[in-house]
Amino acid sequence: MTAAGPEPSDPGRTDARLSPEADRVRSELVTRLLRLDERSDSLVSVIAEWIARGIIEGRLQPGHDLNSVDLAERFGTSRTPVREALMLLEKEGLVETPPRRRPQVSTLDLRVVEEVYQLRAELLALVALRVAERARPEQLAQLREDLAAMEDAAARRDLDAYFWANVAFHERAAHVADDLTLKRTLDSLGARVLQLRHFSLSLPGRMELSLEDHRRLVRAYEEGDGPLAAALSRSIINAALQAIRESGWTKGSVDRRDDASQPPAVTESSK
Amino acid sequence: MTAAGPEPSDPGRTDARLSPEADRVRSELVTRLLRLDERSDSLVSVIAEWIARGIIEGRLQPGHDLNSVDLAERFGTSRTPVREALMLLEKEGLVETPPRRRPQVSTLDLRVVEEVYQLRAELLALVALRVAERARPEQLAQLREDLAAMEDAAARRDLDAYFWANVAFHERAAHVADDLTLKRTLDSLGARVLQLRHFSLSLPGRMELSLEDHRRLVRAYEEGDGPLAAALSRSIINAALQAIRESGWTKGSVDRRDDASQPPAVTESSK
DNA sequence: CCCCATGTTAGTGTCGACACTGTGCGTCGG
DNA sequence: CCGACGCACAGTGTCGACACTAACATGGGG
Repeated sequence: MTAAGPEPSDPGRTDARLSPEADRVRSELVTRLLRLDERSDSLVSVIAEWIARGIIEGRLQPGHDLNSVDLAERFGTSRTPVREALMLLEKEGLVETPPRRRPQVSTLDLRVVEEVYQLRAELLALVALRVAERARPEQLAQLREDLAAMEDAAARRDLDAYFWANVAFHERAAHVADDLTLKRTLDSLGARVLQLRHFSLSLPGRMELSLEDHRRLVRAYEEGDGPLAAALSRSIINAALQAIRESGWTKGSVDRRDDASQPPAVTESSK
Repeated sequence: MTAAGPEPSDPGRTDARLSPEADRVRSELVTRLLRLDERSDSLVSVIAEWIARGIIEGRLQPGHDLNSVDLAERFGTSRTPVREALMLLEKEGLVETPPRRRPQVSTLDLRVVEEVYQLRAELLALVALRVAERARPEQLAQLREDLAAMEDAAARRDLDAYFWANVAFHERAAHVADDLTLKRTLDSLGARVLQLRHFSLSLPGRMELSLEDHRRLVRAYEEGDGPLAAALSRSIINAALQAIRESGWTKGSVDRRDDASQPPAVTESSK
């Protein structure tokens, strides 16, 4: 409540048992997903990324209060960069800011979830089509690598690792499709439901099915079978959506790990 | 240069010969396209909308300097709301803000234009599909009304009026499709190239062709022929894109009317 | 004459302050 | 005992100020 002062240097920022390397990779993924790299000012980026990860990883639940003064204190900055970060996240749909009220973590209702998933299905189909038709050999190799990471994580039954590997895989595919607009649109949609994507993978059997689908997808890429790849992509998304539907998902039932661990103070860092 | 004070009340804000009613309607369209209504604070909205319209209507050319202190002076506010407005527009792709440099009006290069148009073609096809399949009679009537406005404008050879009527038509269709996510995605993409959409309609013969296509599209809607409506939508966009390509469009060749007329001072208004 | 260093200036990013508004609580009247 | 009213607090939106940086102009050296 008082002035933050020098924060405890590295308070198990996310999962205690997470290699710094993996943590860094995930940060970068989030950063790219939110296009934070374009904006140079590190303050805003750091703050936005921290909040975004909090939301995605379930540390910050839908409806959670995000008042700028608290956050500013936490980060040891003024409210200005915090407000910018919140605006940014609002545009991405992660945060809602009612008129003169406190910003809060967006509440996903099933309806928009369905919309987002369906739209993502279409867009991913477009991506798949292009990847299958235009991917160069070394790009296919990269995709195989990403798939390998997924295999690896699945073998270890490491949900988090699998989840992020999956995100990276799609990120790669979108990149290979070589259409920045499409990629950004997809990233933006995807970011909104990242939390749910994580959740859906946690449902029993989903990880295995997902892995299988992605294996097949890569094969379709390698065979240059665009229509198949597109159909598979649609199916992957639809399966995830169906799983969510059947799980009786509501905004409350997402996995919660509610240590609201301390964010990194940016006072001296990031120079 | 000095404090703004009470600005000359209504300095031919856009086109001198434009009914206040039409002006208001266009403002509202822009506002909705940019989802400014969600954000209540009128300062930011007013500023963002003014800049956006400036860009769309060609008053502010790509590359045009948008430094916050000038704008703040113009609007008689501090820089804070201006900066917010600029951030907002940056997210919409209308403005670019290099790290520590001045923000400027985004430069469209042909590549992203192609990407945006192609993506829009796909999304509009989705919209068309749903409209054709699900539109209720009174919604069809509304679409017919919007089409009538286009007919009317075309008959008067009023490019601006036709352009905005067209925007309104698509807005309506997206609304009827009843998919908020899709609509927003489409709006966001559309906003980026509004300037170009205007330009492409100004090319010889384009307005007539566009009108014809839209007439046919509405008929497809009425006949409930989804696939046809989708195909027509794609065609409409592709034709526009093709026209732009053939016009040898480059960032310079957009129609310019470079009176940088005074924005409305918001000092006392908007209470 | 051109190129590089230096000083100047304009503009950004950030801060702390202030007024206004929404929220929750206590109080008062029924 | 319950509900309306009003008050105090919390938090937002906005402002003006400040340090720092990029761009530009100026002058000196090659």
